[in-house]
Amino acid sequence: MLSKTFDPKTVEPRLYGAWERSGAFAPTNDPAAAPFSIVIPPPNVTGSLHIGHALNVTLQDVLVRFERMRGRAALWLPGADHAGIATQMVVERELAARGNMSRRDMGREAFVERVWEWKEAAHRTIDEQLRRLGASCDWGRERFTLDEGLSAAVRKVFVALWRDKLIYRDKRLVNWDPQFQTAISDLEVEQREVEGAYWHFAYPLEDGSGEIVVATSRPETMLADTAVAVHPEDPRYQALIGKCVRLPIVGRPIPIIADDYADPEKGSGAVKITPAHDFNDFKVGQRHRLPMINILDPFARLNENAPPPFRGLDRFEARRRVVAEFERLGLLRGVETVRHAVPHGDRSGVPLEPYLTDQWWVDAKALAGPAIAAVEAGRTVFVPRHWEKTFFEWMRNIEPWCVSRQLWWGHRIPAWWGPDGKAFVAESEGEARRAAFEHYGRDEPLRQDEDVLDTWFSSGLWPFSTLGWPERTADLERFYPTDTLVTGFDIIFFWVARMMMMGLKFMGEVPFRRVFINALVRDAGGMKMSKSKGNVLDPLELVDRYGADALRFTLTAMSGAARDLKLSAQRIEGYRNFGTKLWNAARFCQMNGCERVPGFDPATVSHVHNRWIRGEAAATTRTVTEALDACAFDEAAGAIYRFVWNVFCDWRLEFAKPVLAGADEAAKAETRAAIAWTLDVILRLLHPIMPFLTEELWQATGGEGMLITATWPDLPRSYVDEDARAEMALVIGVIAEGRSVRSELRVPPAARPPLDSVGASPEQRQILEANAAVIQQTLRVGAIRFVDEPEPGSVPYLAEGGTFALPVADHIDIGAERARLDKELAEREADIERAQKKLSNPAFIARAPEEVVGESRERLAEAEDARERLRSVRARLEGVA
RNA sequence: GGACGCGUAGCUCAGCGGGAGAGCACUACGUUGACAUCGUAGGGGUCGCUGGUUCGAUCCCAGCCGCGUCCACCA
Repeated sequence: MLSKTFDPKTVEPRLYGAWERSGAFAPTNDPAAAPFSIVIPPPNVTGSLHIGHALNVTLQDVLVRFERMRGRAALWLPGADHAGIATQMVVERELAARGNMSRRDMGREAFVERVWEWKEAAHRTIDEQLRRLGASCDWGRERFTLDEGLSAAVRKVFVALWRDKLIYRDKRLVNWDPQFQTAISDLEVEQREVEGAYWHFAYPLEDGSGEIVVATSRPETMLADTAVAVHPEDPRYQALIGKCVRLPIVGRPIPIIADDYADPEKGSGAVKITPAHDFNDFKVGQRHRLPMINILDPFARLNENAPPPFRGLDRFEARRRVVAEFERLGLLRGVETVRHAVPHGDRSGVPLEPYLTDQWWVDAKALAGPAIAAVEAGRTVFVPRHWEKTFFEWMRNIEPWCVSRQLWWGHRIPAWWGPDGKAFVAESEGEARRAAFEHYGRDEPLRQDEDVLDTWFSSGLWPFSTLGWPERTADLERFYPTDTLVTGFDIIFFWVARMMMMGLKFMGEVPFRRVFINALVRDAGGMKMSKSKGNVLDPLELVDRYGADALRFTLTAMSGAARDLKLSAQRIEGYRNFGTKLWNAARFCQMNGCERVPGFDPATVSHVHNRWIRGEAAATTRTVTEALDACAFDEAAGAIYRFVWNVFCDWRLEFAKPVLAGADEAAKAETRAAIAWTLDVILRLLHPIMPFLTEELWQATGGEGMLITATWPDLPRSYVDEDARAEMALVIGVIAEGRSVRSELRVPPAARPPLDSVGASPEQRQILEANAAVIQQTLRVGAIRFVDEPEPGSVPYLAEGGTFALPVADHIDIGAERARLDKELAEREADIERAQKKLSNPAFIARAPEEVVGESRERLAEAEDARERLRSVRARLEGVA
């Protein structure tokens, strides 16, 4: 006997263990099974999973369980990302918090060792969380971006790109993070609005004939100015082009140059040029072959290229001193405060500096071409489709990708430097040595590049590196390209785009056929969840409180949200209740002997309730299957929800009660078998979304084997029986409308008046007689009588083309009844008026499609018929009163 | 400045050319019933605004207003 409620706490770990031990998570080896694969977006090993992961993981699991049940060799490959800068930061912070040695004091090897320890623990936590959510991924194939195989793949890709000249070394400005002392890519830059100022400085002309005023928000950079630019056609400055100014404080003469970059509209129209510390100025500097003076060290302190009093100062301190100096010199021409966007490191949160360094670059433009073409050709499709625009927008304007990072945690760049500064890029040190020997004619000492690669470099290989590439493994053959990638829009550039480029370059084929972009989970008020706001919903806490199934169903049902999924505990509670509802329905089945009958064939049922529910089950199955096929997860969840609650529980089980209490043994047997069969279909359809509860019920109801590997329902269209549908529409209609009348007129629930069917057709009479018991019980009425006219004092109502009446004169209030009828009459009048207006428009008759015109006529006829019936009963009511 | 998206019931959203929908919330009634984690019923919206196309617009087009996100921008 099933317990009164489902207890996730005890059931979930037990079932997960059973699934895992059974080997159900691994794809079947059956060669006839078509492959289906998903690679998990590898979570960062920085900590634990948040609610966004829970959504992402749930949707992937829904797909994998669905496809597995459909008989495909379904692989969901799990793993984690080393998340270079993020993880290094977390570990450094932890070291500092515990008062340990800093990274630099520890040294590279010891520090990296320490990060590995952290990684192990974090990775275990993440895997445990995935298990708690019910993720049916194949643990035997789990990968990590820094594991040996993936590291080999990274080296191979790096070397290949180098040989193809798609990776190169270049000295140019990068976004430099002074907190971490590393370069970062454009994508890791976050613009933040901050209070700032523009200082207007006067630069005296060298010949003493005057001055030129420039403005800057970063005064300290003037120490590295190597020119002042004006627009070539700016009449104010024609005479000055070619002259020099003497740079205050520094004393260096710098030229006044003409360049289009100077905008006469802005400020004074003259702009200081600092090629080593500004991206725009860098380009101007290149055009005019200006010297590039770098005045910063990696910590953004001023270096020896700055005048002695400024050396060693922090950039912000230097800023103050420069301003003070201009003031002292009488060259400060004004200050205006402004709010402007300043680039910050997305991880460190400190203002970045454009910084001149040697870095490794990927020619992203060259790799982007095939990726753009693949999406254009529909070889990879985004769901929802509009995200393709975002993808194209970025890919068509892509800039070179800086892939080197001055960090310790990551893939060390496979390049070795010779004594003369020549780089030997190779997959191993041995290979590099051989190349160096060939080059130098003798052994020379080589030093491996200190830098590591951007984390996204290895993530970009994820769909094929995890399947064994560069080996031509069976998995790679079978599961690449993967089918669906489920991920958030925030990493379309970081990750999806990189995988597209790398997959096409190295596999010659797209990495996935479909990209499903899931919403961003926010709190009930639409705010981003963050620890500081205290509005974070921890997935594990929610699983503890409501069970994994409730959380999964909630996330699935709400996944249709375009961008923001506003989650609240209340919603989860609601869907937890849905699980309980199904649980109790199963208890009802169990208590009433609705057990699976071996060999039961739904096609052979004869009772109308069973022919009807069979068709409803088939229709729901089709809806759910099509929805999951299209990644319309919310629609799938909604269809099952409605079928379970509003069809199966509300009607089918209610209808079973009188039958099961009756004496017709054949009807009882068929009803039991059909209900058990329907429950079986429900469990299968719901399993991908609520795996634990359905598996538990499956086993409790004697399902064969485990539900996780049961087959997906495939019910023929012929299961839908239109006659049964029509019959049940009348039965449900007479009950639902009758209930409404009872409720509005406040007929006491305990009253059991007779039900009069007024002027029923022979067909209607036959249906009503056949369903008398269910109508009597469900509508709480006594005898069903067939009459030609409603008796005086009875309350009439319409349902599905039939007229009914409840003789409840003793209970009702004539006024309330009059109001009810008038309200309904008014509704019908409005219908009639609307239809008549439409039909009297000749243009409508002439131009609208025939079906639409016919439909309007039908509607008018129905409304008129209803009006007549209502009028007649209204008149009768007045007679009573 | 560029791009994308969104304004429909109190809330979250679906509908996207022919009678305004769902879930939740709310109100009333109901408990020897599989289920109060429940049942039954009910109230609630000139579908952001203004034009246009059309026989017909919540739906298509244009403009406007409001909101959000991403990209660019530190003279």
